[in-house]
Amino acid sequence: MARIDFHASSIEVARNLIGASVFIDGVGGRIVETEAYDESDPASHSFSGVTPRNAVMFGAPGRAYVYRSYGLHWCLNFVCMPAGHGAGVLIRALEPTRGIDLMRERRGLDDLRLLCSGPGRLGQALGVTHALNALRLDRKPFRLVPRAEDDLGRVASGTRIGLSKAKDLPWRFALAGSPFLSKPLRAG
DNA sequence: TGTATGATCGCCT
DNA sequence: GGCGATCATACAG
Repeated sequence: MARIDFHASSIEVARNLIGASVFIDGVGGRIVETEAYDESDPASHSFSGVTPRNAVMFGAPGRAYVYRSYGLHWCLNFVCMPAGHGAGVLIRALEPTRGIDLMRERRGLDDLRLLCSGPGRLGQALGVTHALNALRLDRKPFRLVPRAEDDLGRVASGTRIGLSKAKDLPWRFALAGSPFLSKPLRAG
């Protein structure tokens, strides 16, 4: 995979992103956990149509969708599919590789495993804010690096986290055995 | 190791 | 008015 193609279903993109790396202003690491969402999915922000918050999900693929979770955390998503389908991938956890000192400072703790192991934590560590919403992922401040092919066999799937609807869809993807996951993978 | 709770805001009923 | 694509902290056992 020479580069990441966002003109695909959120499920394909979510799987392809495991093992890839994402950096914001040079700070970030290897993606070890993602979740797929789309317009047909009752758990998705896009399920009930366009609102000011989710409008970016219905626009061009390959852009960032940033939303505020529970009024306090910034969460990072990548928009995918042909434009207008309301599909996206939530980036849930990273293995930190670059800018670790800055991540520790932003998070106020040292433990490498807790820096980016969850969507809210990751957002804080990478300095994600609403200012990044709708920005292209192939331009500054973003940098994406596709995974090496030999990581393919380590991608596992399971059920998503923190949902009350569509709980049983196996749309969570993770690097099997990684110590940087937000929670252990549950079969699905 | 597990369960409860507060923080705090956009969107829905 | 209530409920989240969450997290840190405070407890109980």
